[in-house]
Amino acid sequence: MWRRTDSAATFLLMNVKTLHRTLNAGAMEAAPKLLGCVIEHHGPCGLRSGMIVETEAYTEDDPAAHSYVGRTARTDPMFRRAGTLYVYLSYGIHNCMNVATADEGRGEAVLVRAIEPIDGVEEMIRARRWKGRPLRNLANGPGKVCQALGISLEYSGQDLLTNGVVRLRPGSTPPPADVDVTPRIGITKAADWPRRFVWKRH
DNA sequence: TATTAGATTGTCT
DNA sequence: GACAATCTAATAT
Repeated sequence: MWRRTDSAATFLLMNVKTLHRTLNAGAMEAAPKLLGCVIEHHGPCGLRSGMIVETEAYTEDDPAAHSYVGRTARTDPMFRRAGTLYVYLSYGIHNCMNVATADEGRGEAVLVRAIEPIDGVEEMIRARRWKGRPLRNLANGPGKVCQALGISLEYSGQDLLTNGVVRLRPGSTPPPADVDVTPRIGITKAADWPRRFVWKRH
């Protein structure tokens, strides 16, 4: 039972614990549940945040996962405790962000493919050098998400569940009926595995 | 609206 | 040296 005397910090801690448990269940469990959660970047230019609306699961046995070939300097954060941020460079141009979703030593993660901007939209538009146009295209792709939020390689390995520069906050996950599960995008290995989770919205 | 080519660099073989 | 968990702009319909 919630009592007024319980501090906000305690409430927050419980949330973080729950979130960690959710993430720790593995990529396939965590990917749909990350929908509705919020990514925050507390940077020098203020707060930028967005709600996750699309994810992709990468498990240990997945040939398309970076962790498949083993733990390397680059993929190391993917093997750390659930809630660790893993950022990699894609096609030599784009940064993509993932959340580790298993115990230390297991290489599972969920790729954040799209967010719906909440805070710092102006800053996101500047970061993306966005020229107006439909705002829905501001962060609807993994490379765009990182560019909009200002998340780069140097953040890889940070813990998203503590009060760092980049944080993951629990949110209200959509009911399964509102989630589309489809094959993944932009990969060649095991491309047909249904591991992409999209929050259907109107 | 749909399809296609080109950009560009870290990582692993 | 090959390849990649992508994006944009340009061209075609």
